[in-house]
Amino acid sequence: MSKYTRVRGTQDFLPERAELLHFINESAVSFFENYGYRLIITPTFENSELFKRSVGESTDIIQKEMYEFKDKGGRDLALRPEGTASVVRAYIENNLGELPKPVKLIYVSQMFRYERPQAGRYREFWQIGAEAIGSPDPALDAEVIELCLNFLNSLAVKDLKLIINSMGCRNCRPGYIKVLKKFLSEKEALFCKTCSQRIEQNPLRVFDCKQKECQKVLSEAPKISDYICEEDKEHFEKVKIYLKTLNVEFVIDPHLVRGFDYYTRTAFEITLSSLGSQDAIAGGGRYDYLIKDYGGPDEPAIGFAFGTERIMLAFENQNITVFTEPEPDVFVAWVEEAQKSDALRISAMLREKHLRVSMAFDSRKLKSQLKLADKLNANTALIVGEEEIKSGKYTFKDLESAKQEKLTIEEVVNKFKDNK
RNA sequence: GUGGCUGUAGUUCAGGGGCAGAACGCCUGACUGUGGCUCAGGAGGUCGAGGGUUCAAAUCCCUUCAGCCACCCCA
Repeated sequence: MSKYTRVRGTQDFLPERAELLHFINESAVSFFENYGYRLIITPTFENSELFKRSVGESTDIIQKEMYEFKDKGGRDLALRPEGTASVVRAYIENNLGELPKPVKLIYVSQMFRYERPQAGRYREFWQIGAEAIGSPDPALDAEVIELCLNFLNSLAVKDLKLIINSMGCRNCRPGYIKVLKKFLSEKEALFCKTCSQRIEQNPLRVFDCKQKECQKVLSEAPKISDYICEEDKEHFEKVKIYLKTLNVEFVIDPHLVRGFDYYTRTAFEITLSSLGSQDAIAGGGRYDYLIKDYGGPDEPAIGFAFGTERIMLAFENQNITVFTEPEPDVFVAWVEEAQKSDALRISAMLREKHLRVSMAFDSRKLKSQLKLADKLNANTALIVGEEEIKSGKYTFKDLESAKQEKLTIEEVVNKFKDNK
């Protein structure tokens, strides 16, 4: 083996998987177009500060996982760990607020996080994300959630579970956090180590703990739904009603807390238990203050992202295959080296007529060339020998029926006219 | 970042101190210019990498890298 190997947590997408990735990405763009989304492409790296502001200084993503570096001009840069910050930055910088609201954008790109790799978790990974900016309407929340779920359904991904919650806004969440903190502090002794650390730093995250003892205590914890303000409550109620209108099944999970600081109000997550411990296939929510925080207009927004490799994993687990290897229409074989240039020329002629053509290279006997044609699953073979060159009629062999006839190039092309 | 399992041919894997193996795949041949099936032959390995113990290491020990699993985190 060469000393050069993949960097940990990165992947080579070999043709089959590369085509699957491409297929999912392309499908998403056209599917989302039906909902009014347009593609946006932003840079792979940004100023580190951009992400620190949005994702939150205290989060693991910023503290431990971001790929940060200085460029030769001394700029502090970071490979993007998520997509929303860049889209919002681009929205403000290019005055996209001038467009009719909500402005709907989709992105399809790699993200980078320095995490311990696992199935469905890579250091460079793909996300398909969508952002709808400029409307607080709960109907938009419902449309976005339905889009997210419906896209996965369109790909025939099964056994999905949608969980939703409202995280409150800046007016009511602090009050809830206070109450929660008080409750947690009183029971601190009952929690595991990580949980008791979180009580001070980020009490909402205690809900993420999977330890049974912690969950037991948490079942008695104050629920955010009892503390969110009237406006948020009303908003969330409407989201639920609209989701029902759309026949979207959901589970309300009062413990669902998204990992980024910028989320407000509606939060949701789609999970697929067959994926193992990395079971979140999509996640998102509202971020009503982020645009203003970045110095843009005061516009609420909602968005989400898919983990594309996780969609691919679901495909593989369900044995969904999307592609068969492309079969050559014609395999051009030559008898002797002398006819190789004719074979090359004829291949080009056939391709000009939009046929899929492969030919034999290297010193191979006719026999081994046909063997190759068979392996490539070619439908037909065109044999180019001395005789054929002289007469202008080539041996055209149907590789399935093994029948062969002598045809001119034009006649060969006509053979494929019906199916093209 | 923590703990566990795994790493042998292109692939899937056997072998667990004494000659590096199987299946599939790949290449060649079975007389003239014809594939699939069959038969015969062949190529292909620093046993993930580095060090140590031993007369002798794929095998035991240490380190390291990578993959997977759980934690963590999240998509």
